[in-house]
Amino acid sequence: MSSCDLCVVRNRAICSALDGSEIEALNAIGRRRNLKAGESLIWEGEDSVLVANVIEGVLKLSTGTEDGREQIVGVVYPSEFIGRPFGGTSGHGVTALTDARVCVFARRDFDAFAREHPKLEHKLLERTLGELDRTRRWMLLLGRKSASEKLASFLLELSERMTPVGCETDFEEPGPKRLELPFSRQQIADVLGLTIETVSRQFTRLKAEGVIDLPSRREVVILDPDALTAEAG
Amino acid sequence: MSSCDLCVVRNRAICSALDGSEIEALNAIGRRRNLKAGESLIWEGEDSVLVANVIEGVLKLSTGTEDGREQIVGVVYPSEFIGRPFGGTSGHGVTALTDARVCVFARRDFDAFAREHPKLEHKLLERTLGELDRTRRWMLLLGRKSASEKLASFLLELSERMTPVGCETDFEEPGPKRLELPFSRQQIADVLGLTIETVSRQFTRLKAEGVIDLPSRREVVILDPDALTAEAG
DNA sequence: CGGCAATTTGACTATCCTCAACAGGGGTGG
DNA sequence: CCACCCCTGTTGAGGATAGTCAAATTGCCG
Repeated sequence: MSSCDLCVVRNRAICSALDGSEIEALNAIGRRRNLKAGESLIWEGEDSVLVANVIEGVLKLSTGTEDGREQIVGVVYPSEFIGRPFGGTSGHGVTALTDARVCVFARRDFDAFAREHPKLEHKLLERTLGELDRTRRWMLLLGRKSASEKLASFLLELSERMTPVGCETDFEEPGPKRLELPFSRQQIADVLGLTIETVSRQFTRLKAEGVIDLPSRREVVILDPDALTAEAG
Repeated sequence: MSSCDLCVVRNRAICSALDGSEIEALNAIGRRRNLKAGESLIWEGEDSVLVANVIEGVLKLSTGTEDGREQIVGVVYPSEFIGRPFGGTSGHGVTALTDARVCVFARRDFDAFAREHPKLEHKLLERTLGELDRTRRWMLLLGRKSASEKLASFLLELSERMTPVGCETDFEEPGPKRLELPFSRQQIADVLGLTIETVSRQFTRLKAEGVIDLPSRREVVILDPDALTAEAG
């Protein structure tokens, strides 16, 4: 029996494009791997040798300048795909933000498999198009939004993406929403193109205004989603 | 005879994945269209109804906030692909920066055709992955670079992309390089996440330092590419 | 209870934005 | 053919937002 049968993301990952025997074949060329928080799977600028599906945990995609400035260019959640198929070098590093479990493939093996399975390539294309849309929307935030708009937008997007779609309740209950942050303040700054001090000040201000609560450094409670939406610009 | 046989981007566009009879079939569902500079092909937020290949000219992809701030999220050159296949709404508008000629398809027709031609989908996937890489690199610029680094990076990228690869000379001659800008100052500002005044001041400064020359508003001559690279961060 | 790292807060500064006036140059009409 | 006009771009002055540097605080872990 393939370990995929028990996989919690089996029906949401790109694997969902495949039937039983195909899954079996894909499983044969992949393997599970556990990552500790802070551990990297792929480094910026190296040849693309690995691709992977995220089973559990949150990872960041990041790139930086020579003098040490960093920008997080993407955040990857369970069931999402990591890596650069079809040649080239990886333009960004991939690092676990939390402990994580991934299903990795040698890129050459994955490429060959994908080319023989158009349904898989189609799924990957749909994902990639969606990711491109999301990334472009983020450019508006980076290029044109103020610090307060940036943090508000960040918290709203996080609250959407941390809740997998169709998870039990179809309708959103209006009460306060608790979020576990997979990011340090520095990492939030690196997502938003700000400094850690500015991020901290914006958190403090939102809390003072009663829009959010901060029970601990790694938790946020959204008390007033409408106010947050208004702040997001 | 299909009009594709005479198409100048026939061998560089995604069409290059197809053989003669397939091209014929694709041609049957598409049509040429001319755009004047400033004319829009797709509007932000509308249902995705069109996709297209660019034959000639330069187009921008842009999105904005409710209060009128704009961010250009992509620039499209000849042989490149436009639009959002496989459902959803278009997250950004598409507008011609110069007079342009495109080869348009109804999205539904294109989707159906693509699903029956895995080679085409594969080509589209490679393109989309490349575009995602480029877009993510641009996020570093938007989030972390200073105004002077932004403009220098912009001019360098422009000089690369305005010169199609393998165009006559394989090696780069070291002399000054002349660029025709398909952008107004405002559009450059919208690409870089700056104001028009800041862009103008940076141009003036680069000219004063002898790094570039500005024969007219729509022309730039790169006098010292190394200095520009150094400025780009 | 101490030690250490992450975060917050404070004071000051720099970069970039805003508002305003001016300049240039391409096209039109006299 | 020249003068004028309008749009785009440039320049200038002043201000605001976010960055920098430094110190205080928190809270986590042994």
